[in-house]
Amino acid sequence: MKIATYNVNGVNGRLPVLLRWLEETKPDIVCLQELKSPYEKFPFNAIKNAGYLALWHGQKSWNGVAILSRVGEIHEVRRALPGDPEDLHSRYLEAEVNGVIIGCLYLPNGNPAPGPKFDYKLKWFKRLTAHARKLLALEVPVILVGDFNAIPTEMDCHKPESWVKDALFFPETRAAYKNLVAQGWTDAIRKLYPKEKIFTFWDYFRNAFARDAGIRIDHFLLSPQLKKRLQGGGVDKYVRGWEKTSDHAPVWIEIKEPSQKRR
DNA sequence: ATGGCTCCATACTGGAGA
Repeated sequence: MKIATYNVNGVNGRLPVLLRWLEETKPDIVCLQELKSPYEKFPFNAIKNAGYLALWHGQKSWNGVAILSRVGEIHEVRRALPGDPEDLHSRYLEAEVNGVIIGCLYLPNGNPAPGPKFDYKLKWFKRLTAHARKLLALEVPVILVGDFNAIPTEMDCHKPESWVKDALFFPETRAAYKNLVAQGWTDAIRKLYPKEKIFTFWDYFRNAFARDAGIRIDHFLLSPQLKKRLQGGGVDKYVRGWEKTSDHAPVWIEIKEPSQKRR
């Protein structure tokens, strides 16, 4: 089963790119972030015609997350991260699909840092970490996936010194990510490529993609039940080179079907 | 150090992104 994540940076403005990528790569489950669309303007019909069921959590202008599936029903678990009823940003959507709990997330950017936006980011990270601990305690297959807006280590950016004043690379952000993973999650892409520079985002500015001046901020965290089922993964980097493309590229992993029980 | 680009809203400009 192929599971992908893609920060589309506007699901309607990106629709031709999204549909072409779905058609060419046929992922089984897709997590989308930054829909930038209210609930009623999500392009449900186009996605349905491409062969996918969809569950989405929209918001006018900003944020927004969705889960698509062509391998059966999407059973919604929750559409907000617990811990702050005042937080109305559409940044989290959790559902069970084909025996796996998928937590699709769009973690706050946090710039400029320090400041209130960075405080919000750290609070959100804390809430995610608390919820993640509860998910692990279920002892079932879980994936936390999406745009974490966190550069885990120096290996995950083209030029670390140009990110030191950025909320994505602040010591607190790196510590929060490390702390979350240390609960028992597996960073799937880093596990598959322990020593390579892998990027998932390239700035629209400064000719960043042509220079391969990227960062790795879109992640898959696997619960222990899925660690052994991880078979492969990668970044569909070429999509970042298409016309009218997102500043992120799609990222995907391949998960083996669970071993059959004998009777 | 700054700005560069692209999205959205309902605008002829500004906020946000990373």
